[in-house]
Amino acid sequence: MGRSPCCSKEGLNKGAWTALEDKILTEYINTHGEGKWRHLPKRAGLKRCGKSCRLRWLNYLRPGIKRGNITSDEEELIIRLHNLLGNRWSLIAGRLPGRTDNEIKNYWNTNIGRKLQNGGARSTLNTVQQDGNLKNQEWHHYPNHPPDHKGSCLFQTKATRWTKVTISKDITLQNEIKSNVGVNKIVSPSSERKNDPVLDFMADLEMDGDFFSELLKMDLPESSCHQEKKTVEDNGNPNTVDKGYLSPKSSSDTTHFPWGDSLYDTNFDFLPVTTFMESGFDWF
DNA sequence: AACTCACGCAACCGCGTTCCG
DNA sequence: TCGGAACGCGGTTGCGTGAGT
Repeated sequence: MGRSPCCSKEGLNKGAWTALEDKILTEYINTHGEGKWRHLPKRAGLKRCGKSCRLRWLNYLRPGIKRGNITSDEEELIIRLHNLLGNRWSLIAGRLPGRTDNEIKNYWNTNIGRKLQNGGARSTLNTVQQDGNLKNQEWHHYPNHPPDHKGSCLFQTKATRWTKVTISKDITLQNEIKSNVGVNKIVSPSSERKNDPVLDFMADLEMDGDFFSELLKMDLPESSCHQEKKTVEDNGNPNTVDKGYLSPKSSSDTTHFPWGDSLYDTNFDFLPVTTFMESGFDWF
């Protein structure tokens, strides 16, 4: 059975919003709150699709929206988050207060993406790395990087969600992952966090359960997947973990990750994220 | 002044996911 | 457990505008 359209398209306004429509929408949401987008246009007296109303509110009318140019700091953050998350614009936007996913997506497509294609981002990233320790990683996960670069890999532009994560047997053994290991352990503020710089680092990044869960669902370089993923059809096998909860910290001294060790260098000291931002350290 | 082209951004569209009865 | 409704996300489109000729 096909899905019915979200709203009748007959007699609905399309295109740019007028000031009057903005006013009506803003006043309605201020009075009744967000949600129920499907019914909002009719109740508010707007000749708009509910989705259109939602988009207009989230991307333009919502309080706290930061208009204007993306700063260089924000651009660097976007690059790093994109390196980590791929085209997960809503997640990236969530780390940039006042910025919307649409804005960041547009900015990426018109500015950063083009820079990267033309090699223009090199200067930005080099600037960042002047004081950093993680050399030779600037083009990791980016397309069109120098062909002789170590760590070359394809970059998947089409974002797909992972609802199931298959962990390699080797990794499972090394990390002693049990099926019931969850993120609560990771973000626990208790004594387990003490003296664990990894957990402090993640906490500073606000890597809560949702973030880490999203991280596990993120796009991984295809090469890494092929390299590490072992298909296990056996449902009872602990190598298959629904929703992908696993500890980032090995009980041993060496930690390996499906996406490669380069993204997670255990040899450098973890510092608060503010320190990274201030020093320009390349923390991915 | 008129035209063309490129660019940036707001909005649209389709589809996957989540919610709920 | 299932199916439909609602929501949310990411890719794409199209319009307005400014620069170049």
